[in-house]
Amino acid sequence: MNIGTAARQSGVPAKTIRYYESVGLIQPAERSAAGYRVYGLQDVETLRFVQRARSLGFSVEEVGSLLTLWRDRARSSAEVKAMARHRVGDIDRKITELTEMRETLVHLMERCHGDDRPDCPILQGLAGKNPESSGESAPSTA
Amino acid sequence: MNIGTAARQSGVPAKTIRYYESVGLIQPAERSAAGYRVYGLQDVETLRFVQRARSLGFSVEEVGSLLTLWRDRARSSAEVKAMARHRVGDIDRKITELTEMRETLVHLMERCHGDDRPDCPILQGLAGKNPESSGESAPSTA
DNA sequence: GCTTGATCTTCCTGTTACTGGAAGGTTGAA
DNA sequence: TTCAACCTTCCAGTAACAGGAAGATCAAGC
Repeated sequence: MNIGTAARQSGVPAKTIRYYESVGLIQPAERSAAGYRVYGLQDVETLRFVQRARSLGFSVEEVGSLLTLWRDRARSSAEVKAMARHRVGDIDRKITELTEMRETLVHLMERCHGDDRPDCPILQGLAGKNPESSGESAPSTA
Repeated sequence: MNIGTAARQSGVPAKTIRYYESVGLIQPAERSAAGYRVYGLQDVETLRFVQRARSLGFSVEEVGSLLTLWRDRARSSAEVKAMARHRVGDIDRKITELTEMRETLVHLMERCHGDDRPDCPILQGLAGKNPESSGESAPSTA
């Protein structure tokens, strides 16, 4: 099958497939007489694997390692589990960070009446002032 | 003060300050006779504002809007609140996505004994197989 | 007056993981 | 034959900087 079909069947855009090939994540595809890339069912499976791993947030480089492990019938599952654990750690850190951002924003928003009055505790908060105090002392426009 | 001092006082790296200037987020700084950028306390305040807004996940472009609103003494707080609300929506979507990733990974990890046996439900899951079934059917190394 | 080290300047490249588009060849069907 | 729908390569752009090279400047010490 051609790249378009492989793309549809794997869920990975053709452009992305070429990109993955160019950076060495997947093996270069066979070529037809006219130079078209030709894919088999096996390749589609690999692309799906890549797609799922990427959707779980593994970097392209990590997916490369996972692919190697996948193809290595003698590997230990410990390595894979360690990578997954690492990934979960990353995710947890990101969630924590986002949750903190969210809380700060919500806290500022609660104090902002959000009408056409110019007084705005959100901007005051960003300016580093205590939002309870008066005046936002914006810098001169210069 | 020079850029290094402004960087220390605002928490924004000198390199980043120059970058912000180059993309028009902040006004070009005054220059000394020798061509050095010169900053005042006001500039440091602005940089701190930018820094806080960035740390809450606002894009550089959004920070530009916030700066404009900050300097506009006649603006309505509704606009600012709308931006904050938008930001919270983004954050919520990201947290949801990350939480789903996390759950999938943890689910796969629970089934993986993580020792030196090659059997690995995580890889099976990425391959799209039901991890309960046997065999991971990795593609041929070709 | 000279050297030295810290700072500053601009400019260019690299990062991550693609996406869009241009220019041109191939294929299959009406 | 002709046309659309493919495919090819190559180049540029995205976000938000970070690293580093080459060279000017500044302040201090001798």
